[in-house]
Amino acid sequence: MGLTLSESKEKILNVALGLSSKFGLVNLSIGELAKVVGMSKSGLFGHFKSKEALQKMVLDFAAHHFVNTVIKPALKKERGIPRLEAIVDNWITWSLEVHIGGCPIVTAAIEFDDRPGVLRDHVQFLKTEMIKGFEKTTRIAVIEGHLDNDLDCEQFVFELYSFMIGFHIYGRLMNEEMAKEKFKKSFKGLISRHEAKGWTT
Amino acid sequence: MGLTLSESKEKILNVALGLSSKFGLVNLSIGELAKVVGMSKSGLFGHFKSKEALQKMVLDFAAHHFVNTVIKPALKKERGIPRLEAIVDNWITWSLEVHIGGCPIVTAAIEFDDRPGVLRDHVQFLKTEMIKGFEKTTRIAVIEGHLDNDLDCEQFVFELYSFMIGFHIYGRLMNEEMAKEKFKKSFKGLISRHEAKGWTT
DNA sequence: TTAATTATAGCACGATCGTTCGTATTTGAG
DNA sequence: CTCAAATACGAACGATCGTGCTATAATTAA
Repeated sequence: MGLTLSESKEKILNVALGLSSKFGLVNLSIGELAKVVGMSKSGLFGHFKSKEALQKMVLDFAAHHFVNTVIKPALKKERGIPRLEAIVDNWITWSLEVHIGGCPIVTAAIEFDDRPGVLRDHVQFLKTEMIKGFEKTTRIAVIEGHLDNDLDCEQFVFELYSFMIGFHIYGRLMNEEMAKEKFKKSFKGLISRHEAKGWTT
Repeated sequence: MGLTLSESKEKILNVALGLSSKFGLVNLSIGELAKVVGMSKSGLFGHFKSKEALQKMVLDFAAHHFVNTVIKPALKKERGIPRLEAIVDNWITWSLEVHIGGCPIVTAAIEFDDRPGVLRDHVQFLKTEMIKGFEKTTRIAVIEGHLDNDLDCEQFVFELYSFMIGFHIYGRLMNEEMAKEKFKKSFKGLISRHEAKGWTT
């Protein structure tokens, strides 16, 4: 949890997340945001002391939403490959349906590549946390005996994460169902390539 | 060679490509660009009839540069896997050294994901051309007997392209050498997984 | 109930945005 | 040489940007 917001702030951040998923966090305009939310520019601005603070809160809001929608439900699944698969499924769904602009953290990651500052640091922190989470889930799958004992978990996650972003990019390029199929095929291959002998889904 | 530019225009586009690689094509500001180039805002503007036209030319300039730096030199290599490897090598080098902001087309692709208009269409066109090029090179590797005869070339390129973008993202997250190692390991795995029996590099 | 804090609004600021206009300067073709 | 086209400039446009200041409601605390 760790995130309690006033009603207004929540509404604002919801809209802001949608806008910045589509048009980028850098180009998130307070005036435009206020117009969409339906309140005055200065009234909205009062909730955050600066634009940077707003952007930072949008990032945290996105991360919070990500954890709640993608990670938490998956934790109810059994440890190991089932949980990993649940995370991937939820991530795809989240990317496709919840935020039409695709994973906002991926977008922000590329936006802030070369913009030193608080926001880049924060994006990198969130991204690192995300990857560390994936690595942990992968290690659990190894411990459970689902994946090969000598698996290079970091490398595994690199490939998994790459396929996810590949899906993200391909989805805009072509039919999204085709991109989804491509991703699923690659993901399946990745799993089966490292599946421990004697364990099958 | 399909792209003849006046001296000024070339200088402008060079700077514009650098700036937009770092800060995004959307946020490319004509005033700022003029300041860096060292000419007046209106003088620079006169070369392009609109900002959109400028952005479009920057994209074409990037694509042109990509072909010249990444693709063309690789075409001198032997058909098949060597050529594929050369493309990948050049792409990495290009991403790392030439444009510090990473492949500008990847950046633009994510920027314009959900911004309908001429520019998104153009980015998608360039991206599609790029992927079709990779697929062609891959098919040649099959024909040459380097890769499995029943290889799903589209899937192969999806994974290759994903690893490239993964490298792009990981590179900002951690030591770039580590990201490069991760990419190379994945790429090597991808190749060896589909290498035709009886052929080795 | 009163006092204090918070939420929102209106207005204005300096800065920058993309763009236009009018005007010099340079260049190239006849 | 002449004249038109191309190139570059400064100034200014309306719009929007992020951000303050001030005032008025609404909510909460004492």
